[in-house]
Amino acid sequence: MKAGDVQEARDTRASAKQPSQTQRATTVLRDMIVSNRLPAGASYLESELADMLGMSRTPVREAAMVLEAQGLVEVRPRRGIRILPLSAQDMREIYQILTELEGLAAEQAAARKLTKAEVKAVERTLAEMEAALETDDRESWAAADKRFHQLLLALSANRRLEALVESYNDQVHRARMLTVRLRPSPVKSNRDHRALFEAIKAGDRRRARALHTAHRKEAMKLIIELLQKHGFHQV
Amino acid sequence: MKAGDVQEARDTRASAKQPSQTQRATTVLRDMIVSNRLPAGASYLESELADMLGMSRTPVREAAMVLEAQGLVEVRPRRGIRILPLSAQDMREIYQILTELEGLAAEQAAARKLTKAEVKAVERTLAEMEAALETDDRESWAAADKRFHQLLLALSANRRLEALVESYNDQVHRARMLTVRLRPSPVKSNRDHRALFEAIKAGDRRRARALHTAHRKEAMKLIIELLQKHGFHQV
DNA sequence: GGCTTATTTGACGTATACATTAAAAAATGC
DNA sequence: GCATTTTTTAATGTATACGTCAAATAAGCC
Repeated sequence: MKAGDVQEARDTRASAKQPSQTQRATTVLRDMIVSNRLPAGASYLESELADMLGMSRTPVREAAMVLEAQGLVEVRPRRGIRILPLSAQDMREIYQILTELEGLAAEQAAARKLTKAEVKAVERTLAEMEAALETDDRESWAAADKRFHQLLLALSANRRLEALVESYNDQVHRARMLTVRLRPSPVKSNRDHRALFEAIKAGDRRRARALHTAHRKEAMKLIIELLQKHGFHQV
Repeated sequence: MKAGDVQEARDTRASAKQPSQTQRATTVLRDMIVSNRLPAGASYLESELADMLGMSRTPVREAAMVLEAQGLVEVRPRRGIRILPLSAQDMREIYQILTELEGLAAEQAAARKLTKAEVKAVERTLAEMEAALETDDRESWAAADKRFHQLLLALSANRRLEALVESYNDQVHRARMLTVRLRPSPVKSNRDHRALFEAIKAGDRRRARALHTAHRKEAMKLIIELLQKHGFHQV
């Protein structure tokens, strides 16, 4: 994701007009949190954030309520708004949920008849991942990987599921970015993706779910190991 | 849940001191929504709700942000805060997610060694459900059923999972209450619960998950059928 | 010096003021 | 009458004022 995408990032949905200060605060702060520009564990007074964003405290407070509901921050009266760090246990909790929900999404995707356009979009992303692997461009690979999983979710035809997974992904985004460079070459990941997509195209719900679940469980194991090995007890 | 429980309902967690107006607005409004005292589909101006709760617009707006994030309302500038109605499709989406998450919870519960106190608490709830069935007291049965599923969730040792399921349960609470009286005697439900708990105690993760998933899928099917049969296209 | 109590500070919670602007109502033209 | 434009209304978004109260500091005591 490039820098300029910040404001427009999630404005695909409603309110494409003039975003309110509250919306701006919500998206900008969220983006700063998941990209680690507001480091985990740090606290900020409402007035600090307000100054930082060039607005009054009111919209910052409203944004804080939303981000707290999403599990990204904790509002502690008189001690500031705290960017929640993630412990290994937090990671496990979140990944358990993500594994589950994405497994469901894969199954639902397999239950549908995909359109040509959908198939093509996914194939393109798979190709991008393979290209990135060739040149060992981890950032591009991670971006394409993210896109692949997003496309898959969209195929589930369950809007709430999409939104929920996106929200939980935000929470572990920091940790994922940290380990992108640390992990071994994701050759197997690419094979997994191909196999998964084949199962979906074939309409094999059971297999699609199983493959996705196994894929995510491995990813979780790897990421937690990497974080511990490199001494990140909190992220 | 009795009337007086409103304010204390969720204050098991932090802030047990003086709840702020924002917290009060959030819990009271949530409670009024899930109990249908603010009917689905209706819209209220910020000032109406503020008057209703005896406070200014500020805390009402903050509560609205939280409830919107939870999927209970939609904030439409100049058209008021709208209590979101649920279509059959919405119900399906939510139940799919719930089925999935509770299945995971059951599996996780089975993966643990339960304490004597935990076992006892669940057994008591099962007994309550059976007693309620004897006297055909649907409200008590529903309350005990809810408690049973809450206890189960607590056994999952995943706080986020607990909170998430609670949040999605809120969304379908209205519909569930509507069908409590319409559905046939829940004899099978009670048998299901017993079997599920046996699987958990036995540590049979696979079976615990399968039983719970099957149980919820049937419940979803039944509730959607009942709603359609009785002409509730929206709840 | 270490510990308790008084004082001060300033962050927050809430109400309120006010400009903006969408929606509703009224006026105009055909 | 009906459609279009103008005017009016009022709900919202945001800033700000201000009282309250927790935390930090200073003062007092042994």
